[in-house]
Amino acid sequence: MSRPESHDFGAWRDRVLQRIGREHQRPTPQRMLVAETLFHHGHLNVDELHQEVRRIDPSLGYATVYRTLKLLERCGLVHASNFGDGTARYEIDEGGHDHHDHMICTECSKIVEFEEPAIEALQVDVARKHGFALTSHRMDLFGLCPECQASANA
Amino acid sequence: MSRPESHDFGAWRDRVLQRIGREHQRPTPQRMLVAETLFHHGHLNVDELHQEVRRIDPSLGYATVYRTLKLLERCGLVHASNFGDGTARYEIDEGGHDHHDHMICTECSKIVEFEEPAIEALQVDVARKHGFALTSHRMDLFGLCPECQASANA
DNA sequence: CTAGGTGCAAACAATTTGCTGCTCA
DNA sequence: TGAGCAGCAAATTGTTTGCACCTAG
Repeated sequence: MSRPESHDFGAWRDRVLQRIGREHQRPTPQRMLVAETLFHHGHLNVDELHQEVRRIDPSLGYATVYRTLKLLERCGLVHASNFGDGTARYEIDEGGHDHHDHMICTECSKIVEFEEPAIEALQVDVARKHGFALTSHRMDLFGLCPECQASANA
Repeated sequence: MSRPESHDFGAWRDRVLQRIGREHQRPTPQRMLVAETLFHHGHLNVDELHQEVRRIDPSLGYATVYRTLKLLERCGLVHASNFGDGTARYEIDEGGHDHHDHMICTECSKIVEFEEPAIEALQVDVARKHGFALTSHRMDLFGLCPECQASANA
């Protein structure tokens, strides 16, 4: 369980059930398993998610993971990111404006989420300066995490 | 020619020749054509670059474009970016610290480059706050360019 | 000569899709 | 009973690589 306490599993489950129903689709055991597994382990790519899910349902296929993620994405329940390793990594969207950006350790691939309102404000300014109507953004910071800096100095 | 006057084609050519030589590789006509074409049209993906290059040398193969880009990348002459369309897009690295970020129109795919030192400074702050030693970053802003906003309102 | 290059086609890896049988409302 | 699903395998797409021939010091 790599997810902070602040996230509410029950609420997430309810949202998934509700949104999937709204699309006239069914919350099958496979789909719920994929959604719940992603809730508990953020930033997984399809392969990792598939492996994780198989620990509970070994017959669950690769295509089902892909199709479920696309469905969840359509429902606004998850979104994909790219951190430069050539695979799409998914994380859940909870209600409200929970946007955050990422800091990635180039050594151990650890991913830290953060928010910085001051930067967001400046982004809007820059966009306006160029006449753009901003709808979204992506910001990734790459560097060495504290642990990897320590072992680099050893 | 979609590149501002401030960029010096001759200097670029010289840098390419020099760096390729330094790697004990040869500045073949194909390689120079790829490099020069990329200079004149930034943000091309391999397919677009290949098509562009073929207008001058129709026999130039796909693999050569890929291999040349990898060579140029190794030489620090170009770098790849990903703007979410599933293909790698390349742009040239000129000397000095010419880092910039991108603003992408989600309607017409226009790409505008910009620099914002205030944001860069804040990024360093945020990183430090989390104990990260920052080495690089990527920031893309998505929205509607002025032209597409106008046609949306029409 | 011979190291390095080129183009083609085959190989790869991530992702998508066609199909056939299944299941639950 | 039939619309939506699952799993498998085949198909696509972006990218890389093996190979046979070629070319410039």
